[in-house]
Amino acid sequence: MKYDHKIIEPKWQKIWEEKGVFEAKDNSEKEKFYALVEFPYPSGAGMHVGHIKAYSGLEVVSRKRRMEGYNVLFPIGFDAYGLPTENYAIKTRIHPRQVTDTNIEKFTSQLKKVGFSFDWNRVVDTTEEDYYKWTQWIFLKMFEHGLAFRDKTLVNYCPSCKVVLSNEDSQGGKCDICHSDIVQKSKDVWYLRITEYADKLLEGLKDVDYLPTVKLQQENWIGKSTGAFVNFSVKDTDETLRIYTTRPDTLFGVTFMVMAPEHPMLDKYKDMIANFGDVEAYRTECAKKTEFERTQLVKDKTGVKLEGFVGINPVNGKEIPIFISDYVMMGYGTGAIMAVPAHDQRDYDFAKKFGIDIIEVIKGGDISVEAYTGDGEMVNSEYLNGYTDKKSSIARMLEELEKQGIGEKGVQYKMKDWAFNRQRYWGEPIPIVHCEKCGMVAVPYEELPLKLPKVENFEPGQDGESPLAKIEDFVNCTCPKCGGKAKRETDTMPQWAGSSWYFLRYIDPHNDSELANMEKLRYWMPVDWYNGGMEHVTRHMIYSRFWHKFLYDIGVVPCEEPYAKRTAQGLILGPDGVKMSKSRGNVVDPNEVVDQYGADVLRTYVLFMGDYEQAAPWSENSMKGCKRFIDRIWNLQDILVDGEEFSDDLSSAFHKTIKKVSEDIENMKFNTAIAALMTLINAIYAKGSINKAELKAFVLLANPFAPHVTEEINSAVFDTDTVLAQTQWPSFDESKCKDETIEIAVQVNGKIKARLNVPADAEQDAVLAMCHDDDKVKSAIGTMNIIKEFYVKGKLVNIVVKP
RNA sequence: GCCGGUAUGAUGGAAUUGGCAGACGUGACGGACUCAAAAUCCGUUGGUAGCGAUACCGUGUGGGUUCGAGUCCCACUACCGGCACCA
Repeated sequence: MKYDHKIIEPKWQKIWEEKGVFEAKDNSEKEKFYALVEFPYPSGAGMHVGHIKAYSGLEVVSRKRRMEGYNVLFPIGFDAYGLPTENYAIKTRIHPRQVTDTNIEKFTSQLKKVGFSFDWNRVVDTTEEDYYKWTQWIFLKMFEHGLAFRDKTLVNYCPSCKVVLSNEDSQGGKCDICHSDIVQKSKDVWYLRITEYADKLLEGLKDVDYLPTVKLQQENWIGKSTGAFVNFSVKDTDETLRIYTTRPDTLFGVTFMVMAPEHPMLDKYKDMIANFGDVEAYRTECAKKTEFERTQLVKDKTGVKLEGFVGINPVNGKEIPIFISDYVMMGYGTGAIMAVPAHDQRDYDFAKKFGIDIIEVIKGGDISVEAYTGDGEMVNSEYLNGYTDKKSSIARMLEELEKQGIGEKGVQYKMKDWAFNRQRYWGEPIPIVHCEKCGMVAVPYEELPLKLPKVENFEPGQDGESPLAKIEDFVNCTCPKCGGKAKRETDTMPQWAGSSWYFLRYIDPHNDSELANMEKLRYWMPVDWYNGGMEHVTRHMIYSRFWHKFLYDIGVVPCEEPYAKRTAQGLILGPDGVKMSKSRGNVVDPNEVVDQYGADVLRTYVLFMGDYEQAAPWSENSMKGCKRFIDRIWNLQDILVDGEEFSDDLSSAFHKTIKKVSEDIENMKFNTAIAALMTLINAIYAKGSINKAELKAFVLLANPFAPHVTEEINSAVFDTDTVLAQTQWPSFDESKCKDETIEIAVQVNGKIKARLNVPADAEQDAVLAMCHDDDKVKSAIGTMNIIKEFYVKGKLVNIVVKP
């Protein structure tokens, strides 16, 4: 009988659902295992084979864990707020709520067709009122603790989307969504003070099991640097101009200083600055430059020298000219720097252009050509002269700075506060009221959720105002504090908000009195294994770690770090070897694959196509190999014989395969696990028969990869009501994995001359004796003298000879 | 520019971490079954030379360490990803 996936796959999906096989139990004596995959954004295009690969990894692990006796939580949900849905709504006039519901329905049916073992009772949708109620609740807690604040600053503004974007969403000066050029605009925006958690976020990385590259990317993103703050005085004032530097050892080489054009001190002393008109002209020029232009002009330094505003080097009392230039930014350090052209290339370029002195304080380079940033002997530096390494001269200088009270050790982070608002409709309303008398007032907790009002027109206002600003019923309200007239905040939260805590809601998805019950959190948290894409390793992961650490600090969650382990899958490329995209037309639809080949084939193929963590191109031909594999599993029934134990000639192969598959799944080496199953099935067909004990072991091993076909064989052959998913994972006996005799290679001077069968535990002398007896080895050695002999047990012999 | 990653047959990829390179899959070639095709099954398949046993070459390039290197070290090249005037 031929295997018909169209009948058998839906049949088992239904049985699993009816039996509740994959439901996680909250009150269980069993050990828990929480496997988390990044929940999808339900786009109109439907799912992508990339989603299937992303979920299949932990799907296999979860199925194995259940068979190993764990209480497994493997949930799924939808990160449904966001621009694509909103833009689609604007275009089609269909309400985003309806668009979202339709898309979620589509995704759900697709996921179910693949037979994923998600717990469907715990689905969360970030756009549902009883979910975003708690997103707003967390925001208010942050507001209460001073971590959510408003500030007027230059923002990245996309004139096309009419939205303010975070730095993260506007990299390279391009809008993340529509890829048009970003301009700088002054605006009142919401921030979350993530910088206050910078050190905790960095420290926390020490205790978690993340892929090394994931840790590294997060470290780079946080960007901690250590150095010193130094106070330069300004001539003829009581003012100190504070700078940050990582190279306090070069203080004697300072020949000028640079302030960011927006530095507030400039306005304070505008009467002192003789050429303030030039300053203002330069500022205007800078504001016009987009970030893209700035990065293009890295080498071409511009600036204005301040006339009458002069610094004094605190270590030697020298007068130092001060410039403004846009290569110094207000957002990092103090917005002002000391410039040491001899030992910093940017300062060097600037000094060359403006004809400023260059004083060498570290020997070793040629400062007539370029800045020298390496180590060397200190010169022209008074008490530092003669020091030869950076570390000790920095230590010596810090000591001096602190003694004289002119500076101190300091730490800086590249990470900036998180711009936390969008002028868009389809997002969580920010639950704040602006009162003329009381200022910003939090919406009382009992009024949450602050519901997103129904509107007809989702388009943002012309000057980047939220569409909510046009709804008078929503905007006009009374102040919760004084009862007077007030206006609601009309911006909404960015898409990152909902995904920053969703893993907590899965634990207690229907709780309406708290975001999740503490007892349940204690049992389930932390997430044991989180898998997702490399693209979410910095933004999403850092944001959610930040929220979680905050929730820990206010006593809402029981552990400091949300994710104990993090891995990442590689992309599936199109058949042409390029990233799949709608515009290239190389997207593969999982539905079509399931219809034509079946879910088991799709699941097996996405894991077999290559190293799970590496990108690999889609190949329909290669998938045929997996189709054959599934059919060969089905056809094992045709060669079934009786037998309650592994037969002698397959026993070691079975034990070895159980070991290999068990270990490979843990290491995400799914491709070699499947290859081992293929090798085993080839051996079975070569033998011509399989007994019942062997078949049972085989279907169990293959079940996490190909659950439908294996369940069907199990119920047909063993006539049982127990589904494989509730059966014990097979175990292996280490001693039975070994063969009695093994073939070893015999090399002479590193070249293979013969192969010998020797007992697995043979000692060196016995093996060497066999080698010397072998005709091929003898003739290879000939009359030459044996210098040395190596024996690697179970592997090879190498005989080194010389004429 | 800085920080990561990757490079292996026609092809996707294996290789117990220094020990038989090319597992497993695809494709190709040959064969069986078939009136025929598809499907299925069996065999061959890194290159060059040779009827052959065999010999030589072979893991991006060039050096090195070692009895032995895809794996370690040094210097490059190409592609992919992240960050980018971060003081």
